[in-house]
Amino acid sequence: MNKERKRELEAKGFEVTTVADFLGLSKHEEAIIELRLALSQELKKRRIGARISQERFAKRLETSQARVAKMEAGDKSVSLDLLIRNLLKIGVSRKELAEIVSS
Amino acid sequence: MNKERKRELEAKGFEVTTVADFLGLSKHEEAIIELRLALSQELKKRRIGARISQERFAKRLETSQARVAKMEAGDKSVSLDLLIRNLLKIGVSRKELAEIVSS
DNA sequence: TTACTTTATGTCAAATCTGACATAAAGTAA
DNA sequence: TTACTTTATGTCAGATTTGACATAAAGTAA
Repeated sequence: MNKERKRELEAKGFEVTTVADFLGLSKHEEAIIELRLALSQELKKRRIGARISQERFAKRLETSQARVAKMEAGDKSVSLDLLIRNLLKIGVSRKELAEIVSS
Repeated sequence: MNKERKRELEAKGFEVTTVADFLGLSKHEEAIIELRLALSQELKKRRIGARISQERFAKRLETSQARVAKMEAGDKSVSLDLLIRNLLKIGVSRKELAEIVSS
């Protein structure tokens, strides 16, 4: 959001803030959430790239369709661990993983 | 180990293999272990660099000295999550984190 | 519309993780 | 040696994560 728009909204009585600020997240908590998002999006990107359903992807990862959906959604019940493990499982290299992490 | 040494040992009846092979780890399981090791070593490096004890470091990370010791040792009870969260907590950037991941 | 496929969401038991504690082990200095 | 500091290890209760299931919701094609 640009500064002008921010001024406009504030003039109308809206308090303009970031999601992180709104939720009262610290910088590093924010970084974790962003990281999880980046990883989950990559996982989805890879599945879509392979043109397979969550069901088939789940088989490949030895888990359930529901869990795949949650991973791709960056659900709270999904750890960085799970995302990283599964990315490595489908053949993402550490170098590629690093790319995602720094994204 | 060089090929000559490997031949020597095999000639003596030793089966030469890697730790990962010995334990029957798949490539991606191996990658996870290496990744955990890289992250834990970085955490230790940072603490040592700051010249503080595990006790003080634990305070900073809001955990116990025992947990710090386990993190630095890459103990099985420590997840990638915990390592990553704590690295971010002490101020490691995503870019720096990526460096560690690709190491 | 129906029938079918795919994806999302809620729940839960079992597995895993984590902080905390005790205590052992190792290191340091006198 | 003793006294002290630091680090390592074992245990465990409480918290979190995960695979699995059911089912809802959304998308697709006829």
